[in-house]
Amino acid sequence: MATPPRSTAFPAEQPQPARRPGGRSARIRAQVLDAVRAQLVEHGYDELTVDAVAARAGVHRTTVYRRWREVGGLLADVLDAAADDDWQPPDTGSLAGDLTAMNREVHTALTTGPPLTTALIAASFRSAEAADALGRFWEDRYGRCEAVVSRATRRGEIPEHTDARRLLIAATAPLFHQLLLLRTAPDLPLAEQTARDAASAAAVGTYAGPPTSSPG
Amino acid sequence: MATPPRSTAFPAEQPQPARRPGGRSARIRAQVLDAVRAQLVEHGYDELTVDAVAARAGVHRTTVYRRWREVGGLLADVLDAAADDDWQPPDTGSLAGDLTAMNREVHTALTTGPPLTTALIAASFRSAEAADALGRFWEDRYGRCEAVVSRATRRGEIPEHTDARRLLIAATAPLFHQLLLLRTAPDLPLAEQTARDAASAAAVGTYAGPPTSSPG
DNA sequence: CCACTAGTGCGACAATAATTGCGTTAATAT
DNA sequence: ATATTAACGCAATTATTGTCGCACTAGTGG
Repeated sequence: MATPPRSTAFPAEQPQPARRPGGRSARIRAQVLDAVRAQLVEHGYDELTVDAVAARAGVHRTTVYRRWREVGGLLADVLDAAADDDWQPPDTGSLAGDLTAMNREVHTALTTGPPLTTALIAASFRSAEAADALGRFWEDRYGRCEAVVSRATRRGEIPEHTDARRLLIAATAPLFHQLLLLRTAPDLPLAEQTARDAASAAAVGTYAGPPTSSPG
Repeated sequence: MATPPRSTAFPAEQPQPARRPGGRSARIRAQVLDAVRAQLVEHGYDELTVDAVAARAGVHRTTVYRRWREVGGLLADVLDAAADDDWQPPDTGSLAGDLTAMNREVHTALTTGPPLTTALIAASFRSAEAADALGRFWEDRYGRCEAVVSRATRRGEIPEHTDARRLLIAATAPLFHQLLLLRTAPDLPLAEQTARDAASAAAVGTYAGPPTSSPG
């Protein structure tokens, strides 16, 4: 499982027809993905059609259809490309500070500027390919964020065997929930509050230890 | 603000041309909404096209386009129709029990049977009308669930001025997050765990009192 | 019962989205 | 260099989606 294939844009190779990822293919892929991002930024998800992307990339429609099949495939590829950046979770010196900073980032990403994240999520509901890519993306991000929890453990802010993933999700999920599902007005203080709630709950051992058995 | 108009299917009336919600219109609306639900159950959101719904309802395409405009409008109407049921939150005798039961319901709705809820959420990303309807729906549901918190307060399980909405969201959001955004495998124990985590956090006063000021 | 008209059915039409066949370009191997 | 062929560009074609005008049906009020 070392270095999985970067992109799912190329369908599973059965007869293995000797790929050719040399100059042109890679160049066109970059052009198209750039066009997707630009189109998303300027016109939103609704106007993210194959035609518009192709025109913007200076590439023929047919090429896009053949390589990515549909809009969902395009976004999936964008997501996979975004997975190999150098993002690192904040390191403020305290658990509450780190989680708060994280939620501020999320809040910004979801409310200001181009709705890129929102568009990717929207696409994930319509394209299995995009959904898988989004799953991989989250997995990657939450994986990196576990460093926040281990640092807090080292500092003695929270119990030894705190479940990192459980804590991280408790801290961030309410924010996503409010902004994406409940569609309440963006509220930065609330985002910070959520983070602090999770931090203080973790401090008293809420997310520590193995799952206890169900009561009823 | 007593008894808002049941449906948003009819656009805001300016010249007020004397509505006629008598026999036929109501009958057709019922046929179409039934068709939407049935189509959703059998073929999912992808195949929920205006054409398919119209054909299934035994109604002409034009009629659907004229009354609901787009698929989002159809789903918005379905949502509004669902808002006036008699659903009540569970009452098991304990906060943890109630929240756990709630999450079990959510888990069932999101993983088994027709992806109706998922489809509605998917639609909310593409149609402002559906998004608004979904917002109203959640507001209604979380409003009803506040009874769970007030009962727990009366029983002395949690502090007096616990923020009901904050607690409820902390209990349910992680489940939605995992199933809809992270796309992890359905996991009922995890759903129950989440509820217990929120309950125990609330018991030690995590969600009590006014929001504390931000640290950094 | 009759007059009025909101709402529906129908078919033709326009716009957009997606597919296909074929010639051309350019990445690879020799 | 040269041969091979993956990947692309292009134009024509088909499928899908949404709109419009007109005739007709059936609630509604008198």
